[in-house]
Amino acid sequence: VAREQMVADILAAGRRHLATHGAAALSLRAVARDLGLVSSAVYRYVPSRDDLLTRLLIQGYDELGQTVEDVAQASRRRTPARQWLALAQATRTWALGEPQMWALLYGSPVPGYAAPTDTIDPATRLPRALITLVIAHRPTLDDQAPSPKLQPLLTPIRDQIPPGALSDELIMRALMAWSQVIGSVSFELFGHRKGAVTDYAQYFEQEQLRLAAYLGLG
Amino acid sequence: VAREQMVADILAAGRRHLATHGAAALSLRAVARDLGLVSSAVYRYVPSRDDLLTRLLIQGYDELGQTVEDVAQASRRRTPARQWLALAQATRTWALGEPQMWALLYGSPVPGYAAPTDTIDPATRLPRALITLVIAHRPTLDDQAPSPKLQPLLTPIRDQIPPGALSDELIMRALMAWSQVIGSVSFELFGHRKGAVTDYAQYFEQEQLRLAAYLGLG
DNA sequence: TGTACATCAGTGAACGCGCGTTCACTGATGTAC
DNA sequence: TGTACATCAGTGAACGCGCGTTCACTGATGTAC
Repeated sequence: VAREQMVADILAAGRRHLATHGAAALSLRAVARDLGLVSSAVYRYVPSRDDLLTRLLIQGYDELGQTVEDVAQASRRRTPARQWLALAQATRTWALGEPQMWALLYGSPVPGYAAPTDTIDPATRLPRALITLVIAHRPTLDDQAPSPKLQPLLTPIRDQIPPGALSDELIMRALMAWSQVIGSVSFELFGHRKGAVTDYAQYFEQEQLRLAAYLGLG
Repeated sequence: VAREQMVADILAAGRRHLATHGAAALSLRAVARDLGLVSSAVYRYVPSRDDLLTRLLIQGYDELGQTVEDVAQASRRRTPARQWLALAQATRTWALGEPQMWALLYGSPVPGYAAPTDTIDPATRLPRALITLVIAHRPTLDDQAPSPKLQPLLTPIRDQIPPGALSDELIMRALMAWSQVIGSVSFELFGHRKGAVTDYAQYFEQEQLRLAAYLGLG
């Protein structure tokens, strides 16, 4: 109905505002202004500013997740290393296109806002896609001495993948790779790679190829 | 003189406010209130809010840099891998003690604020300490085919270290390790490691030991 | 088909709060003769 | 030693702006008989 359209319009306006002015500047009043409404009218459709933020957060995680899943599907005939690179590059490209949304998802927490549990599920789509790729190729590492310290450490994540699908060493490396992808994109986006390399995209490619090798996706 | 003491007090109050309420909530009025001053009085000592932010930013980078440099000095008799671990852990520990400052340094940029060039120099102390460690041990990697793509890519950073001190492959890996350290700390601090591992400190240790090995500091 | 009523989108004013920055000023301190 | 003056820390009011949220309301639309 028209009601749903209106909610969608509010989300879109919020999204626009987020993209141009950042999460901290996202306000219900601004959204209302964008839509030509009086500020109180928005409360017919959205219970609070925090709720709007949550919806946008979920939207962001879902979009990024969907993007990466699509790329995983599209690149499935390539070599494992190229597949990894494709996923990583899809992440980076999405982030460059939506820097403020990226900052909302992976940057500093918004002060006074705690993300509710509804956001957890969409947030797992990206790491799930990454680990699925690793599982699909079941790389065999020269696991010299499997560190006994890993065993208890990785219990939570091990419970989320098929039993025996990956060695502890590989799970560990996959976790490292996951946070490396996110960390590297943030590092570039937040301006910390300035003056270090000549070409961000090429650096990222080199980095991710090495990461793929480290994961045994050679 | 008393003037300098006052400036120091203002910085300290700003620091306190940053630590408890975050960078976005840092305001000159709040600082003035903390010091029992009227808001306009602060302008005797600090030209603007952005200037205060810049000073805090520099203070943060310097503190973190100093901490890591001190640890580098103190751990210089250990094995290379243990030295790396010490630096990484010092970074993480500092971040856990100053989460809001960390967020200011390495999280999302503050909206409407662009860090001036004065912050660049203090910001390089941490990466400088890391790369100094790598140089000190001049690891030899089994550099199979030195990628010709790296050569032009790494020019800016290569110009900042002694000529010939490190192979391109090692410079590349050092860059990766640098952003991995920052990224991993942020990842944990911003809540993305929830539900993945049982013990953050142990995970970090395992991760950094692998990173040291990857740098040939094994 | 026509009337009575309920629903509900949107209004406008208000509450109480925050911010950065400017400006004319008071009044104490310290310096120069 | 005592007076005249300059310096400058701190005041208080103001400008103009933003925000989230509540509440009594208008008025159009749609439904039920």
